Amino acid sequence: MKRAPSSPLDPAALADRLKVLAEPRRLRILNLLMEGVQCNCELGDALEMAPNLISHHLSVLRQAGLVDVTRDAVDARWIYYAINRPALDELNAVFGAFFDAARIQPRHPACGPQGALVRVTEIAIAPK
Amino acid sequence: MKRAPSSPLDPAALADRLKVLAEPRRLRILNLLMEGVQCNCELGDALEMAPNLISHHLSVLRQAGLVDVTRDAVDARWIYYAINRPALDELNAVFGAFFDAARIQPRHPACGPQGALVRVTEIAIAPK
DNA sequence: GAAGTAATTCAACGACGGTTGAAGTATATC
DNA sequence: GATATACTTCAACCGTCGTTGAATTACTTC
Repeated sequence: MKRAPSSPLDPAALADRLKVLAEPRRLRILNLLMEGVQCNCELGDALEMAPNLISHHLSVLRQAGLVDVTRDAVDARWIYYAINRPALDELNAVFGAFFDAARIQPRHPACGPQGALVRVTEIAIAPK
Repeated sequence: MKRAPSSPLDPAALADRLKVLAEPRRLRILNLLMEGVQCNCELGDALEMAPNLISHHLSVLRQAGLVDVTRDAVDARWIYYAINRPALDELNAVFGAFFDAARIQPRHPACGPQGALVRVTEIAIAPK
């Protein structure tokens, strides 16, 4: 049942993470949470969304580990949401590692006329 | 026809950008392009995808400005693809700006029992 | 325990988008 | 000009996922 240890550059794993973020309403929720807003009702007011919709998107964000949930100590009917900062840090790290411009290698086409030229050149330069 | 100038923190605009990236095969293509692979045929071999599928995903990446296209000077049937480095840099900048952990504000619930407490506290501290 | 409130879960709908095979375009070669 | 090659475009299918309204859970108050 163990999955292969996914490298930080694993496209499938990164795509799954980005799917969670590629949604306008979820980004708006994250945006408000980062600004300190917390309860479902206030999110609903600010975003003009039905509470069940907010619940749905919050559960997606929660399953992705990006949002933490806390019940009110006085009245447990109220639930507060907050950004999971370590998850956010890791997200930035993974994203930055994948799309790091320093990873871009110079062109070396392996097929087509230029590929043939390159191969000839490489052989000429490094005949060994 | 001009769209409102979208701030770098505009959720809708960012979601559109992320939708392009939230796709495993497109990430694999980007990955290979960053490693210097260029022609459609080699992408097809490496990813075991039909050429028309690669074409499709490349067009999405091209429309997003992430990939540049060049025809071979000798034999124009061959087309080479390359990462658009400035676009990649801007992508990192926008992503980093939105998900910047420094943007996280301390909690200040505006409703619920804690919200009431906070409001009372704020009034007590700053009665003006 | 009954009623009320905050939030979640469920089931069904509908649209967006990735996939597929076939047709089409552009360019080169014979 | 006919054939071949590299790639793109088209049309159709189908699964996924966001949305919606209703039902349900969890908790508090009367």
